[in-house]
Amino acid sequence: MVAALGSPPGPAAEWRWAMGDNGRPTATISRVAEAAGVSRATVSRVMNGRSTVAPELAERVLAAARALDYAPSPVARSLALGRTATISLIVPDLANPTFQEVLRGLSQAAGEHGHRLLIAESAEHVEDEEVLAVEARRRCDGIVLASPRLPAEDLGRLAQQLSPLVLINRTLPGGGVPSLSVDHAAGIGDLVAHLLSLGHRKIVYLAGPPASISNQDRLDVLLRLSREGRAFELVELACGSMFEDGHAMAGAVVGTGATAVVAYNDMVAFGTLSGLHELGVAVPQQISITGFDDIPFARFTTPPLTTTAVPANAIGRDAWTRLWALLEGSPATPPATYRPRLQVRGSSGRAALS
Amino acid sequence: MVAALGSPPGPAAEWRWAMGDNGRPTATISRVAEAAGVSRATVSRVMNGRSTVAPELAERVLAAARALDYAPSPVARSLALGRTATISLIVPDLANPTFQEVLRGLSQAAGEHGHRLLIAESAEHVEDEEVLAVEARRRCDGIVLASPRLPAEDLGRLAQQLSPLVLINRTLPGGGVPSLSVDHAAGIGDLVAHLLSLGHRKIVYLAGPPASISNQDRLDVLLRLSREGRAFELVELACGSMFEDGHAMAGAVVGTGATAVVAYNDMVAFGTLSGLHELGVAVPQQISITGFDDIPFARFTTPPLTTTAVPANAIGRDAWTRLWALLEGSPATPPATYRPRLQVRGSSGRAALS
DNA sequence: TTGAAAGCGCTAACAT
DNA sequence: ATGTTAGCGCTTTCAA
Repeated sequence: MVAALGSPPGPAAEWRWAMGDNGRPTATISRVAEAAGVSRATVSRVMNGRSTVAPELAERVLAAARALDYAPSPVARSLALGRTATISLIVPDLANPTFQEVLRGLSQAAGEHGHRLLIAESAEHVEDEEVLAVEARRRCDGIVLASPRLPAEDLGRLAQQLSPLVLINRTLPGGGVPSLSVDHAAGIGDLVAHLLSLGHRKIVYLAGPPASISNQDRLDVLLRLSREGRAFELVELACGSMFEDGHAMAGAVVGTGATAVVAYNDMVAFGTLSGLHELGVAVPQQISITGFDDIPFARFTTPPLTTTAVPANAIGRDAWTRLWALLEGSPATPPATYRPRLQVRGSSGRAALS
Repeated sequence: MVAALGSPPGPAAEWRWAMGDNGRPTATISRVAEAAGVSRATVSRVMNGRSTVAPELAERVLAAARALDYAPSPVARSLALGRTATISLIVPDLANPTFQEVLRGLSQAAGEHGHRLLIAESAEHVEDEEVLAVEARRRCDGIVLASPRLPAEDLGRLAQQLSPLVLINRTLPGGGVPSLSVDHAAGIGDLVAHLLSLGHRKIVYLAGPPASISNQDRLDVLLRLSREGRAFELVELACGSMFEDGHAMAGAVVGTGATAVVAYNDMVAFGTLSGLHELGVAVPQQISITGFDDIPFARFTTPPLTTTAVPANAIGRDAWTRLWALLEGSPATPPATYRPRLQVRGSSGRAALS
């Protein structure tokens, strides 16, 4: 074989996207109509189970469709119908276990109702986030958005372009946009009550990112509780949201002389746990530790982590439910709040005599 | 205001999907053309930077587009062009940390090239998996498929309908389909070599799901190594792939008198670690443990887990690269194999005198 | 360089 | 009950 004798560039490339199983162009509604000797409208009706087509005709259409291996084009339907049977999830960080779980819940729920899920990670580009979201919106019927950092005013403006929209961990004044939030205050309250019941009177709070709203929420409650109840002394330590942050603070925690620590989240708690272990400090005998979120691994540390469970999967499913309602034309549901559930495990115990 | 005086049901509902920011119908190419006093073709050219439109005209078009807040409809473009700028990822289980990482890598890489990602979890429905995949394929330009359980023959048939297609952890004879696999054998080999160098001579293998190909791979190497080298005694224990499975086997592991365990994956290793801890068996002083995958948490256990790292993120990115090549009309790349990288951490140490 | 017109594949009035 | 027709919004020959 000489190179020059190779098959010349034919029209094959033109058909690339339109090829079916056997190398034939994929069947269209017109071919089926032709094969069945009916109009395209009738084929459409049959394929959608619309109105009552004469049984005999319907059978003929179905037979033709089967023979041609026909299936309606979702893209063409989307254009004609003005809807795509697709929704988008936009999250800042796919590495976050909580968002992963929201994703799963949303994906499953949407899938059960025949809807596909488009996903976008807005990563660290707060700047591009709006563009990303608007772009995503045009390819689908609605959006579920988790955008912890977008300023409230920008969010308000965005909301209209993105509608139908469901917000996660954000609310918008006016109540026009359904939103699903976690009651951080209640979660922290439960954690503190638990620690107090164990006799702890000096508690360290390992703070998350200062800019984070949820960190603010947590800190506010802690301050209020320590002041109002006068039941314990609060020590705030700037920390972060990652394992390494918590790990690095272990020494400082010990230095405070506190008997318990409330970590910003589970990851930080894990880090602290690990750091204390390396320092030879026994948990919970010498110091108790609590986290927040109850990510899957919280049950698997040694000792298992006392934390408060954010029902991320349920939030994902609920986001679908509300978005779906919007798609169906129902009025926006009022903002909902999820109360975390306290999970008492091995990392918390009676306060040591300090 | 009396209810009866409320605004009557108007055509508003009809416009739901076509509403823009201000409640006006979203701009179309026709409106822009009209506003700019040109044809739709010209608007199209300008929007796509096609051929050379007279600068003055182009400016007029752009101005009109801006004024009307116009952006081309992705759906309409998809229909006209026969491509969607979207790809799909199909995975059996979104809860699996490795797939989550593949997802991230793929999402990022595709995003950098202006493509969106549709995601589908085939969950436990091996049955529906084919339908799901074919359905997904019609909404996008190509597929990345991880389908550990689908029988080879079914996969072969599916491959043509799904093309362009990139396979993860599966290969197809004939080389027509790019595939990305993990070299389980090499990974296990490294782990065993490491354990042997530490003096271990009796090793337990905590087996994964019997049906899993990757479990077979691992077992095969272990058997071969123990026979050929005669360097160690192998004990196979049926286990599973989850934390709980490993946890339940801790006692049995101790019962074998082995000094080291090679777990099917990191999760099983975590479970075993936890179980041994509860039994008061010191790791690695009394027993060494190794995992497989190096999921993010492997670094965070106590002791940190010795394991072998599967570059899931890189695999995700590479899947994009190969799928993209296919979309561009390049020939299929040959199957690639990723060699895991050994990560020696605290869970493995010198063999105890047994 | 620009415009007219014919699709892309499907749906939904409107007739019959 | 079925067919005809006119879009959905955009791209792309083909002429001019």
